[in-house]
Amino acid sequence: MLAQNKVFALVDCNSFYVSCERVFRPDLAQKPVGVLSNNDGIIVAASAELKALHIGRGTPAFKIKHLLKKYDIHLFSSNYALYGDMSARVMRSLEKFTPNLEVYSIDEAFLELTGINCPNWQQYGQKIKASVEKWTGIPVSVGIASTKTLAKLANTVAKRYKKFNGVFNLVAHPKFKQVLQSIPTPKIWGIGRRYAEKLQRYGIHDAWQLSQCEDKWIEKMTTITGLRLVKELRGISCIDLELDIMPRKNIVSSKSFGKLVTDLSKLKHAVSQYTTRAVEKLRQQNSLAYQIMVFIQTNRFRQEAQYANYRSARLETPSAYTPDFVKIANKMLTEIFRPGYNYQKAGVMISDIISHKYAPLDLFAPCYLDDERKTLADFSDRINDKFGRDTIQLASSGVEQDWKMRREQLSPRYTTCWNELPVVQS
DNA sequence: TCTGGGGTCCTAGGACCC
DNA sequence: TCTGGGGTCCTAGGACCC
Repeated sequence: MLAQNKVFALVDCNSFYVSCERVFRPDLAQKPVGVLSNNDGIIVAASAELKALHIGRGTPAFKIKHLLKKYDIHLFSSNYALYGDMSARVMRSLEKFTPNLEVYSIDEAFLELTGINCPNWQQYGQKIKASVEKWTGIPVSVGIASTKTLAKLANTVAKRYKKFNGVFNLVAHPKFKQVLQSIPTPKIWGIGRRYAEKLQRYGIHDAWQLSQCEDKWIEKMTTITGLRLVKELRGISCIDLELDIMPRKNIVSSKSFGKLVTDLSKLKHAVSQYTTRAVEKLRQQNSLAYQIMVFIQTNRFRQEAQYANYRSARLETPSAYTPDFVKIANKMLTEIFRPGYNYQKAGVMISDIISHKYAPLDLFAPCYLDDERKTLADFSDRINDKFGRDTIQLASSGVEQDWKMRREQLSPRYTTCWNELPVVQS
């Protein structure tokens, strides 16, 4: 039996965070709009109108403050409760088109359409696009091709030219070569700045040239990952859809402070809270972990004494009990803390994670799953789930918490909080 | 004053063992 | 004195993604 040619679609929400905000603020439809990172630090999502002003992803908010009035720019603090909820709605809409759906990120999904008897993929893509927009209010772009990498590429074409109305199909495209020639290497999924520079030195500037590279050579240049990518550009599908949601292998919780921190006690509060958050995520995915790492750092942009350090430790038996980790984290923090610096950021990383199904039996040390620690953790998770995050929290997280991040432009939680539902004016 | 946060995979090189 | 060679495991660093 011949291998069936595969068909993938990549559906990508346009300026996703901005589009989420606009669903509830239709008055901002044609205006320059941006969404800020934590601490209102940098732009993480920019509308087309904002990009047209040469203000894109990564621009520090303070650098454009003087332009806000002049161009009628609207900025929002990031509102992940809203974006997560909108994302789930988009994904549910996409599920109507295929059971083979990979949620690739908060604003992107791959659909495998192999086997669907469709005479016109362009039309099918338009149908997907129109449906998602109708059901959720979020505009999307659709790229269709025979591999995931080419579907990504088709998606950038769909976004680039207005005439395609947000959908581009590369399956059996008569100008396949020209399309690939129009894509510069850094735009290719899997080629970042470093590899793009490296390839440029050998005269490789676009996707077509890359697809023509010799296997051995490209593997030497970009490892096995790059070779796989090149094969995908040639239309040979090497990256399958990932349908299973795999548990995280690392869980990080870290944040910049709303204002610089100098004393250990406040750092401890922050680290306690980040650890709490990370271990909550660990429990959510039914895992236990052995390892925790703590780090602190000063602000590298400031002209002043710099310090950064980290330390990690291993638990004797794996756990998902917050105090087990907080105790060690604070001990390590004390060890790496040096007085006299302005700290800007702290964080923890939990690693060496296993499923609770594989928790080792230890005759001499009590297992987290078997003792009262689990009961306590489950109880506080249920309370916090019902009454809101941090309803129950450790005393070590502090009460004052003046180091917490700034979110001065926060939009209401339109979809996730009863008190903040949008009001229809009559 | 003000510059994000959270992930994955691959490889080279060192430590250690036989 | 001569100082081998193969295997595994671990980690740090580099690359990428959203």
